[in-house]
Amino acid sequence: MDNYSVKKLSALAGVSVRTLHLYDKMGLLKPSVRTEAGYRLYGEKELLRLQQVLFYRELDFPLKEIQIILDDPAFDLVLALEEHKKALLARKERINTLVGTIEKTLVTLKNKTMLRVEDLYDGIPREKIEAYRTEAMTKWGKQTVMEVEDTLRSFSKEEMELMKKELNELTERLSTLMTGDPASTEVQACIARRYQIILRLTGGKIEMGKLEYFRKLGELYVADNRYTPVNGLPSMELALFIKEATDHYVKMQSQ
Amino acid sequence: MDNYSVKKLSALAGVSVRTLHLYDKMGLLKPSVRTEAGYRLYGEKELLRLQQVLFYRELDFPLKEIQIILDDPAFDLVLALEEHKKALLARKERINTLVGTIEKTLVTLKNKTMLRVEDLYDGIPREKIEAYRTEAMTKWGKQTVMEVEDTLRSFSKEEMELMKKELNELTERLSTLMTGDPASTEVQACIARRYQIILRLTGGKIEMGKLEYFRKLGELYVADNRYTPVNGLPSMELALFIKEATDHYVKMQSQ
DNA sequence: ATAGGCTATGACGTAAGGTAAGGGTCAAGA
DNA sequence: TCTTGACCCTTACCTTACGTCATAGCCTAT
Repeated sequence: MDNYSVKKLSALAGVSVRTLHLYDKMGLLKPSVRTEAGYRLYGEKELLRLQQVLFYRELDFPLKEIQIILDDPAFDLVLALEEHKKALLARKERINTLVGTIEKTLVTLKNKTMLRVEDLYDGIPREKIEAYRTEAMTKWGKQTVMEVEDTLRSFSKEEMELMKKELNELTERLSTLMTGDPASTEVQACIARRYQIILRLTGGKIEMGKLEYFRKLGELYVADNRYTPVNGLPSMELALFIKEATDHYVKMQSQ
Repeated sequence: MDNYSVKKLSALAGVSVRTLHLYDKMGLLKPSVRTEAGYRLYGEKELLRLQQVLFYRELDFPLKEIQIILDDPAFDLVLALEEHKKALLARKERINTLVGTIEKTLVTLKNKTMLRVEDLYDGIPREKIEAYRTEAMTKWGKQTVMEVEDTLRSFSKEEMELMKKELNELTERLSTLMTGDPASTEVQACIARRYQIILRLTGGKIEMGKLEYFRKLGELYVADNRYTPVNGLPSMELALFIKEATDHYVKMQSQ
């Protein structure tokens, strides 16, 4: 009458042998007999009990509670099921919130990167920019370039235009001054100012040999509804700045 | 610049000190410095990183994965979020199924007791039965009475009739014999037999002060669609038995 | 100097098993 | 009768994300 070995029972019920061992040890499902060699043998009654255990397990009841349900005469099954249902619904609600958060975050992320990568080509021949980008990525690594891009994006359109303009003026003045004394205070001031701007544009850490990790809190907190992105979306020629920064860095290194 | 001790940071971020210890050991969030005494000190940068960690933790990402997200430049955040969303939706689907199963089970359970409560009044004035039931519930507790009802339901109609008949005969014979010696072996035999039957009807444990819990397998498997309840549905006067059992118990107690 | 508050490390426990390690048992074929 | 392969046993460590001690060092105010 006790027909099932662990293997057979496990195959029958679709659980692992280890699970049966565990259930045995914790008293949730004991074999009806043990052979003298210590083998576990289960009968039909145990199969039925296992079915019940699995039923409740499927419902995500913890094993301890299943044991109570099956063994405690005073257990109110209906109440337990209703409680459990409530808990499940709460979990579902939580998941809904999480999914909503993820979706919002995804929208923000996609809008940002999509828009940028397209937008940044604005006014510059496409292949030239791609060349700059590729060059910069080879030199600094993909991640670094993307971080610089993020930094750049954090500036408003106006700020960006201002800096770009000043940078151009400085470059022009430098090329004029270069005909004179390259160590003059005016030249030094120009270089320093130019360096300052580039540092700011690239996140301020480019001289360390690696870009400081720039986590834009905004993108995280969007989902939070407490913060909204405040920065405008400067549509500018990213590649130029990357190139500038790279060149500058190389120059500083070689000095 | 490194202002936060473990306590302060934990208070600030709303996590336990233990959590910070753990994050440190696993490399998820290292303090910026250690004092010579080994105390951890965190700066603003670490606070920011902790915020990020908590953001992803809120989304139910495992810590290992968070570490990858934050440290690996080549990590595709969008992809990860989309994967995670899919996983969450799957979990939600599963919960929906579970809730459905629970609801079906609850309906079945309730239908059963409903049906019974109606059926059991068969042949007896309604208000009388309700009085018995109420009395028994006060004395034994609602749960207990319901368990007795379950036990009664587990007998077949024929069995039930047989026991009822014998019970009536015994009662009659007792009232006849009571005119003689109340300690005679025949009286004792009658009482014993009567007791035996009542015990069986009430689940065999009424003398323990609590009724043995009677699990009907069928009710669980309804939701499973593989099993259907096999027991007949004895339409009998439950209240009488409850009353009998209660009286008997009280008598035994007072002796 | 001592009390009380903060800190450190280490270890154990949780749920539900997975994954060996190391070693018996059993039935069938050679 | 021996061996092989399939099956079985127990013990024990691993997993997640911490909570909860235990023991001990550090720091500061009175």
